[in-house]
Amino acid sequence: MTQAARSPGRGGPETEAAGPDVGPVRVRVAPSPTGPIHVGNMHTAFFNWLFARGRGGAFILRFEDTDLERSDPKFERLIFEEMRWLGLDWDEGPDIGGPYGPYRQSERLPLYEEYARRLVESGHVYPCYCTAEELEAERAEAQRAGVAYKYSGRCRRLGEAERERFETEDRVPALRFAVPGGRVVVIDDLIRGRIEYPTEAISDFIIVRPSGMPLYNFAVVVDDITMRVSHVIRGEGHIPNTPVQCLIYEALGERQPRFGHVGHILLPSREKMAKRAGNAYVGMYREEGFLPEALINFMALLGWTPADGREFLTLREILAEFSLERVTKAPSVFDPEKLTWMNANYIRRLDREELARRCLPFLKKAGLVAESLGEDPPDAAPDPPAGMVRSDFERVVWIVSLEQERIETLKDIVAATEFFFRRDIEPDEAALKMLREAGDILDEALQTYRNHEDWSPTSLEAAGRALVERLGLSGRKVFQPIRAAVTGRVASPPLFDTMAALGRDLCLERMARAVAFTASSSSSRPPPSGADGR
RNA sequence: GGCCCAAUGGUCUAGAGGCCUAGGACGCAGCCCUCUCAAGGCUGAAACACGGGUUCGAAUCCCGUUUGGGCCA
Repeated sequence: MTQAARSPGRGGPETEAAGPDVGPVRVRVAPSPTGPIHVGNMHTAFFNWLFARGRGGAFILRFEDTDLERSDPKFERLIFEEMRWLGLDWDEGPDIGGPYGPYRQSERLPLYEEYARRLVESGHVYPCYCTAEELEAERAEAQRAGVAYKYSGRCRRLGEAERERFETEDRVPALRFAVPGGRVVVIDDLIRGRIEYPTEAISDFIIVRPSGMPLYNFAVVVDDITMRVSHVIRGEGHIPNTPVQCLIYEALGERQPRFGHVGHILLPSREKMAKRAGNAYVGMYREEGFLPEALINFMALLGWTPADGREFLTLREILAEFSLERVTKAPSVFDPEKLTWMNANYIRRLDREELARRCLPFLKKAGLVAESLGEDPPDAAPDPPAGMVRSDFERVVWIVSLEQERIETLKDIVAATEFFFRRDIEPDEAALKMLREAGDILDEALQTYRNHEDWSPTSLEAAGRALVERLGLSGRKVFQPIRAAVTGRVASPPLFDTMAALGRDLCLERMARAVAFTASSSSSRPPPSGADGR
């Protein structure tokens, strides 16, 4: 319980009294299941999770699904999936329930009614019969006068007679909160320190629509009260909502949680990560072959750094060192390039079998290996897809490990290793050019390896070096054409490792084809052009 | 338009008055290594938004401006 030992009151010696009597730590995250979850929302979910787990508190997942049009159970499932993928678990939620459920706003309507009634009874709220047109007129008036719009408060001063008249006219009122004048609402933000809002600047706001639908600021407060939320950690976009919410807590006579506002995560374009904006969906990164541990590590570093400045941290380490005190206030731009770099690092740290296991789904999806590979008898070599070479798990491990330091995402493995799996390859432009210019060398190489039996990398290299010696050429001059013949490209893992993994048959077959190709194309060889002379 | 939040290289950041001729990382450029591509190593370009204060001393504190962003309308 050393909590709040260090007050964030950067503005001055604000005694903020003993401050927080907020009970056991309970935090929540409340996404709307109206679309796939993006990195920005996941980031605040993550910080909440860290805060809860670091203090032995509870982490609650709740859905704000009052937008019936756009909410969809399939997005709920997606949110569960995405969070689990990253290793974030929750103690209470729509799927597992909990003592303060239900955990969907759409199922909590009676609660909002109850709390609204309390507010009506205590006189903190009044019925407002103004029509949209009337309000619009007020607004236009304010516009004309060049002053900030604030509700006139007309219905606040309604006499009994007038009220009755509206009722008999069948006007259905909204519920409006009577904001007290002449006060200053003080927020002692865990991250930003003291923030003040004079109530003069706050218009009487609606808490329940004529339709009976509670408005956001009211519903969250009711949810947070009834779920015993102790700390509200959310994006800075909610700062202006906070004073309004504070007034509701006050009116209800309920204890307020402590607030902490984290800076936004911005897209590289510096825009806010709005729903369905940009391409920063968590699911997208999963599909593109990013490792959850890399994404988590990267997200942790947006707006936070450990005291020692380390960049690579496991979830456990982040958890051990996380504190809101080290969270930055400024918004931060999500840089996919740095994420990619970090991902590549994590890939390199994987042991080769684990790497293979993680690559398998991508290889299967690309049709390079059998769907059943690695399952049932894990050492089986099932029939390969059409046009592919037979592989067992061991071979995949071997191949994948050759590309380990050359790929940045798991998905990259497909393009990187294709030539190992396909029976026939089509050399790319650069390889073709290489082949055309090295007919003689290829012929020599084919002779050499045709008589070679030991297909181990060292033995292959010995033979290759001997060939270089004999031809009196540089290694590069000899090895590049062989590479082009055998892989169909001019860049690959070390040649002899590649040849070994490919196997004798494939190598000889491809070299022979290359020799045939150079023989046939030597006559129709295009003149060396300056354009591609690079 | 009103209110609010923020401000260190292109990006993530360290920095809580002297340790700063501002440190690290991504990205970028060059060099080394090398059969190619990577990885790795080394080197380099690149920042305290501006103006006023406070102080013996300010990236650090205060005020204003500017610029981003948010909420409301």
